[in-house]
Amino acid sequence: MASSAPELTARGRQLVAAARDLLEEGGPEALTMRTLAARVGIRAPSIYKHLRDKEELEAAVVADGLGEFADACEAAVDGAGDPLAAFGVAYRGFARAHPHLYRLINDRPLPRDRLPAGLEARAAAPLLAAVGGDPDRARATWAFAHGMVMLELTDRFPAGADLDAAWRVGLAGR
Amino acid sequence: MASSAPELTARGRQLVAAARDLLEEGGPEALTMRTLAARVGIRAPSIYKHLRDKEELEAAVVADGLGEFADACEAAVDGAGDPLAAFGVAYRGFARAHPHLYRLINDRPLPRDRLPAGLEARAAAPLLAAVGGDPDRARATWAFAHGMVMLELTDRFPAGADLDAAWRVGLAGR
DNA sequence: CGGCTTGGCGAACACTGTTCGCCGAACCGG
DNA sequence: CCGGTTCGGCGAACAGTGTTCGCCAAGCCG
Repeated sequence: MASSAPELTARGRQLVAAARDLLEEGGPEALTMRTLAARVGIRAPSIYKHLRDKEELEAAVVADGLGEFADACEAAVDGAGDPLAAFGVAYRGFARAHPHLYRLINDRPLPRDRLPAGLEARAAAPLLAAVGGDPDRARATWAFAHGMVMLELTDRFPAGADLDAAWRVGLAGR
Repeated sequence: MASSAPELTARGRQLVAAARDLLEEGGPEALTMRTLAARVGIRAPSIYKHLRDKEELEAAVVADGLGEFADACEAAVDGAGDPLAAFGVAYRGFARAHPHLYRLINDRPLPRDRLPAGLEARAAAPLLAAVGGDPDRARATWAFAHGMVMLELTDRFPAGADLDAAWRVGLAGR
């Protein structure tokens, strides 16, 4: 439960930033140790002087992304007339703006050992506040939002489906 | 939109069945062309005499799995006192019994071109019926169920979280 | 100045999906 | 019964993956 991110060299941070760019531009297949190395002007083996392995690289990207995600949710909920609706808009907006990053963060087990302490809780807080502090409601609402986003990103809804309506229905009275 | 599954040889069907076993036993990393071949007593290149490529193999597994999933949902909803609750139990039950299969089916774009015609609609029907025919309600409820299942499978809820309670809250009044 | 650390590098390894050419057996028409 | 075709195996090979190894040049520091 320690949760510690290893502090990185400047090159290390550069690699993490480039990895995120690669991921967002071309999806997970585009994030290759060789192409990442090329992006910063070195060769693949040199990456391992700065990061233990690809898992650690991805964990660093997750940590950055989750922090931004939490920021976006906090900003949306904060002082909003309808916090829950605002949360939904922010949640969906982040996922559509950063689909590959969203999946890296939310579609696999969290690398909790490699995340800054408290980050996960910070990311969960805005929704918990928006539903009035009830964990069951927060979980149900999170599941709905996550499900909507994942199904939209994987193109599972029919072509003309009115997803705004589904969001409205799903968030109604929560 | 044609949707046609290529009819397979006996060996082909054997390969698809073995692929499903491999997937369910060891997850996607375990489903390798070489290990699959070994499972049926041949070598990897021979697979390509029966299946075009790994994508087609996976599509065949998806088709089989989605059919079973649809069966399970139909059976649960059919004649149930509370169809929606029954749907939830069946949905979660299938996902927990076949986590890797569930993800192969529902956590990526459907290979619609390689699926039997009507299968996707058949899989969607039970939930649509359970919510009384409203597509928006059906989509919202599907998103909730999918989100709950994915977050549970990826271990995103806190250790002691009462997921039954979250399911109850999420399904209440839908 | 000498030695240690830092951060590059090429070569290599085990693994992945996939393609190629070969080849034996089975089948089937003349 | 013989000859040709098809079927379904096979080994070798290729490009790409993450990763490890040993080497080595530059910089820093006592």
